[in-house]
Amino acid sequence: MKKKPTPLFVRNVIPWYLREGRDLPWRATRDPYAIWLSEIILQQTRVQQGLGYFLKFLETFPNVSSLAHASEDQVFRLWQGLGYYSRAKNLHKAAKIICDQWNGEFPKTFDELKSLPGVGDYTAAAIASFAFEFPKASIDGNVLRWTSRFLGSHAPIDDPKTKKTIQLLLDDWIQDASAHSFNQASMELGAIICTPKDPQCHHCPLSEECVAFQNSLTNELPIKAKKTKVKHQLVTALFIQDNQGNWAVSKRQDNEIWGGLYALPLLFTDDTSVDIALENLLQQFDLNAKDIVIKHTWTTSHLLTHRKLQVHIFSILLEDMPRNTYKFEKWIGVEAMKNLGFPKVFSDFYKHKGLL
DNA sequence: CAGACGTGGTG
DNA sequence: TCACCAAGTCT
Repeated sequence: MKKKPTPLFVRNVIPWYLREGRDLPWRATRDPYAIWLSEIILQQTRVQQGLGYFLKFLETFPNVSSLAHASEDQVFRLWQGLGYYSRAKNLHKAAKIICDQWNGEFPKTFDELKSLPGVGDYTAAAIASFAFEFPKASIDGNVLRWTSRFLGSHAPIDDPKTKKTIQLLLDDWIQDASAHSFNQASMELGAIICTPKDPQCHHCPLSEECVAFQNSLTNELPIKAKKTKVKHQLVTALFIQDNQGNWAVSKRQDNEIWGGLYALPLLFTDDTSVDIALENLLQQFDLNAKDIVIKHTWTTSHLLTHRKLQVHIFSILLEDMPRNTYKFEKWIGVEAMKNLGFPKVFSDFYKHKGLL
């Protein structure tokens, strides 16, 4: 009977991580709530950007119960500026589920964790391993990158089949280690050494067996099949104030961009002119272009991952008309605004107007 | 399952 | 300026 050799990753990378890994607040705890919170915040988000939000959330909501009892608006407000707002929605939803259906106690297995909204393969493995030493490899962008290079694999990392292959391999390797250390080390390697550009191969604890390094392929790998292309869109919005300075806003729906946040009444268009868009927008609210006064137009451009938005905001004065004539969802002023979440493009606008 | 979903940093 | 990317999930 031959004994299976310990993988190089376990022999070299985990000691490297324990020696040189960054001190991050969620690494010092085994509290599943804090770990879950950090993992949701860090989805598609850099540590630098997420860190402040993590501390803010933990201070405001120190445990799952306090989060579950908060209002949704409060959660969105705290999430404001972080992006991917469905995460905030699901965070709040999951907190309620944990309180109501799990008696406030976190589920401990991969499958149970994955049943929570906002918790997919990666996050379920992360929470299970970090909080409970459950032996499941967490596969994120970092892990796909270093494994692709280490194995010299040309399989596209944005293909779900590739992810499954890596999952099987690392689920095997993780058996020989602390699941917590294994997964932290795995992601840290991708974040610090095996970076997308200019990887630090001469400091890499895997270089002796890395196919990409041995064959000078680190610039070619990993391969991505999908190409990103930017779509140009026009955003036309109304800043409608009444004679007391309050303005109309509405809550964005879950299935659209900025879902859960508040925004000015607006219209997305692809190929229309600003004039036509404005006309259509006014019509939506039974406003006649002849009856209104446009005081000012604010224009900016806003870059998203797959979209470039040209934004036009028309400041409109309603003269002597009772505002409840109009079917806007909500009217707010400077004070009420402080408790609601707004997309970046509108907080930029509010700053410009001196309202923020 | 391809496409949608944000914001900020980098070369 | 701009493509690419960051501790992914949902539909």
